[in-house]
Amino acid sequence: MTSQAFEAHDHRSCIAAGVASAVQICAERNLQLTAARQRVLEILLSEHRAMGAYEILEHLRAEGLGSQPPVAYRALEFLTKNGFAHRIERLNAFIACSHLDNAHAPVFLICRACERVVEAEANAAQGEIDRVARRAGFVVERAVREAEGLCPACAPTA
Amino acid sequence: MTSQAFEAHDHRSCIAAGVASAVQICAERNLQLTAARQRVLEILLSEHRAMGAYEILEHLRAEGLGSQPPVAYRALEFLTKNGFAHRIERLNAFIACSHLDNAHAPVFLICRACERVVEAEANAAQGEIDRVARRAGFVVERAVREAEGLCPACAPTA
DNA sequence: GATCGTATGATATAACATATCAACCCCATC
DNA sequence: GATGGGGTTGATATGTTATATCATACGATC
Repeated sequence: MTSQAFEAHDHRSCIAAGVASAVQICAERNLQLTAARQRVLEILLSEHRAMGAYEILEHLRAEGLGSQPPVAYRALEFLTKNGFAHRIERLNAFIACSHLDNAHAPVFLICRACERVVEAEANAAQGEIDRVARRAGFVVERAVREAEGLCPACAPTA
Repeated sequence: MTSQAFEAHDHRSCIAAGVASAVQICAERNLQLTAARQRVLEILLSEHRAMGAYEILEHLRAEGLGSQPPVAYRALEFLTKNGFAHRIERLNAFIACSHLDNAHAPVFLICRACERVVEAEANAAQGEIDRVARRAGFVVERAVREAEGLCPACAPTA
């Protein structure tokens, strides 16, 4: 997946590849990818948009994997803590990671029309956040880089 | 105020200058800086940290300026829409603008220890968000640039 | 088989945000 | 001075997101 991932693609492979990578990484790192956790990852992978915790919870509930908010939040915490998913602060919602392979400083492009969210790779060291932080003597532990606007498909019609 | 504003300073002037600027700008643009709106701005200016809508509402309530959530959210909407305050997405909270003078692409540095939030100026065109968006053909309407970590005062002790 | 760590289950509540409708006020115009 | 429109406010209710807390289950290890 490239940074221009607003384009059409074989989406089944997104899900399959994402789950397969997660399974392998969890095995390597002795992380427990339990049924609920894996299912939440699949749910997130099933769409290139951010999903709220309660939307995810509805799926889990329908499948008998849990019905109370902490069920979803615990799975999401596991996934985000270990890099399998990201939280989109602007939307108070979550999305599967598109770049499981490499450590990264993701930038998210959020289309307000079609709701698609694309995760692109940035070079943190060249970004304005790090430049500003360095100048101020501030130690960055987590950086949020999100843009909201219109994707190439939606911009013309809007 | 510079981008190193974690430093000590005459804080009374922050409040006075901020309100005075807002009064002037509202006059110029025919914006109504009503009692509640001005008071919310003062409340935000009174601390260099982000405040939640309900925390602000408590102040308003104590002063007889309103007691229900919409009162706070309406004032905050006015202030953010017109650039007198900013929303910190990471915290679901709000902070007074430190750079009323110039149009800007703010970067926020959020100290998780002392809770101070500093607004620094970035050069949007040089940032990673805009670079990535340009490459993807994405039209940015709003960009979120927030770093969470430790300020120069808190980093040593943590 | 006792203990420990990790994960789940279950209930309640905190925190953040908006929809809706009625009332009010200013002020521009007739 | 009456009329009407725009913006603002008041009040109620509700929707949405997130966490605290306590209890339970289960496998690993000693």
